[in-house]
Amino acid sequence: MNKEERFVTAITPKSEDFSRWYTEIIRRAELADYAPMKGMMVIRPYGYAIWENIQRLLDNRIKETGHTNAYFPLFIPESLLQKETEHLEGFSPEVAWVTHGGEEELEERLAVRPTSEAIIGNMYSKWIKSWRDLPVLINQWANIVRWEKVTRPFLRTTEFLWQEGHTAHETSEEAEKETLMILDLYKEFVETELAIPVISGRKTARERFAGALETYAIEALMSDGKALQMGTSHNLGQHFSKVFNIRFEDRDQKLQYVWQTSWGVSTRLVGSVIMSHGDDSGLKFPPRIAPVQIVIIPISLGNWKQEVLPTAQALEQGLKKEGWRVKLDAREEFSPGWKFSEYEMRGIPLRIEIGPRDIKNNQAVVVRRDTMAKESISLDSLQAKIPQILSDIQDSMLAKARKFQAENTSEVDNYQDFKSVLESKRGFLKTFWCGNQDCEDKIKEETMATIRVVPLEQEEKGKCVLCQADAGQWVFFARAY
RNA sequence: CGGGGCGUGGCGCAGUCUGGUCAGCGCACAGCGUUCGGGACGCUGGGGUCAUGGGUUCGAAUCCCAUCGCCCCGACCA
Repeated sequence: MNKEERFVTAITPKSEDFSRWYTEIIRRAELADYAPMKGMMVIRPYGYAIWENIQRLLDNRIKETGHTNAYFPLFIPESLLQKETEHLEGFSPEVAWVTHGGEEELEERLAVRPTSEAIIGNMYSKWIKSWRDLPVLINQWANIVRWEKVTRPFLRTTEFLWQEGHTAHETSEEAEKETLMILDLYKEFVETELAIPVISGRKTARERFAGALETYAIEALMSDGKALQMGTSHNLGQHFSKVFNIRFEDRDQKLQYVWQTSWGVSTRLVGSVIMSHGDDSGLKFPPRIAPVQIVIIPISLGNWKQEVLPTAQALEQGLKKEGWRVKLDAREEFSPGWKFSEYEMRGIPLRIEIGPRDIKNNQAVVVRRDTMAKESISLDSLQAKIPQILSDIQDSMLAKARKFQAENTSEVDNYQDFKSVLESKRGFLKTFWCGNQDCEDKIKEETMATIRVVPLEQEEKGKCVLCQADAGQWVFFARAY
């Protein structure tokens, strides 16, 4: 963006210092603020509104596919967590423990949930007795605590919000089908609502969820060329049902262990929206999740309170009636120019300016945040045109992000090219991998790149990018957050 | 947990090397007035025990020791 075009000067340009831009914009736009405890943040109203929109839109999808919401306890007794050793080992470095109730030391320590498989498994063993009880399809919206060493607002905080689905099924096939159905649901959700294209596939053994049979994930490319895991869906097999003794009598009157899945997305998604779409001027929200979709700014010139304001207010009411999230900013203490910059920084998709000149011409000036394009539209047809404009913004944001992903996905067939791409533009590296963890480990050690996913569609085989062994499968590597 | 950087009104910083009108600037905030089609301006005003705790000194934001916290880059993770 040219200097002349850049009206927002309150933040470090994204193109200059990505990390700094990210943390500055979060605070300037009042999405979140640092709490007085290490690694913890306060999600402020403007940031929480995005999470609420994500919740609402995803919750609808979760319910449409037959799931219901419930709520399980925040604390998990140590003995429960210990039942699945692989699971415990996966999480133990980051579990926060409650050791005292008031002044008294507890008989048994309580973990603040780092995830809820254990407590839910415990309950499912009580609830599930017969094949007629299955499937159990429960989701919960909850907070989670993981004592991470390095934190960043939204991307990795000590406490975060998420949804976690936990299902139990009669057969292995049914559990696998659920796992993949959710993976697709996540992909569709993120692309449709957040306008962020993702790649999806299976995780390798080293990246797998502790205690899972298979982990599937969706991954997106952020505009600094690093990958971000956006959501995971785990096929837990019978690991947890055997440990927590979740058995049912099947249709042939035999006792069987249930087949389980779990899956989740978190407030990290808010971070992904900031990073994927933002630019030097600040945030850029896709209309479908924007806390405010349209801001109306009356131009305070001359006798504007009589001549301009009533029209602006009527427009606000009309748009609200249509269900749009609209804000009219008629404050006198800020100039129109200040407001333009402010709402650009805050990422509001559409701005409508109305001044005396517009009233004279029976029009309004409409400015898109995504392209900054200005257009004068007749007041008579404005309201009717809004749905098309906003849907166009949503579409073109996704298209732009897709183009970026395509331009930053490199197909390589040898380790030299692999390394040189990582040194220059990063992004996704599509290549073949032999399936041997030694190769995966060595590549990570030398390049910091990990296998983000193994795509589910595998039409051809090729030589491993590192050891050149035959019959490798397609994988996507990237440096990740 | 390693390597680096930094803690001075709400935010961004200067001052620290060389101890002594250094408690200062910009933005933000409050009041009044003029402004307002791309972050307006003038005047007036409020706000900081210089991260914390020790020490050195006649005297410490400044020097020494310790502690805490934050940021960035790595190792680990949603």
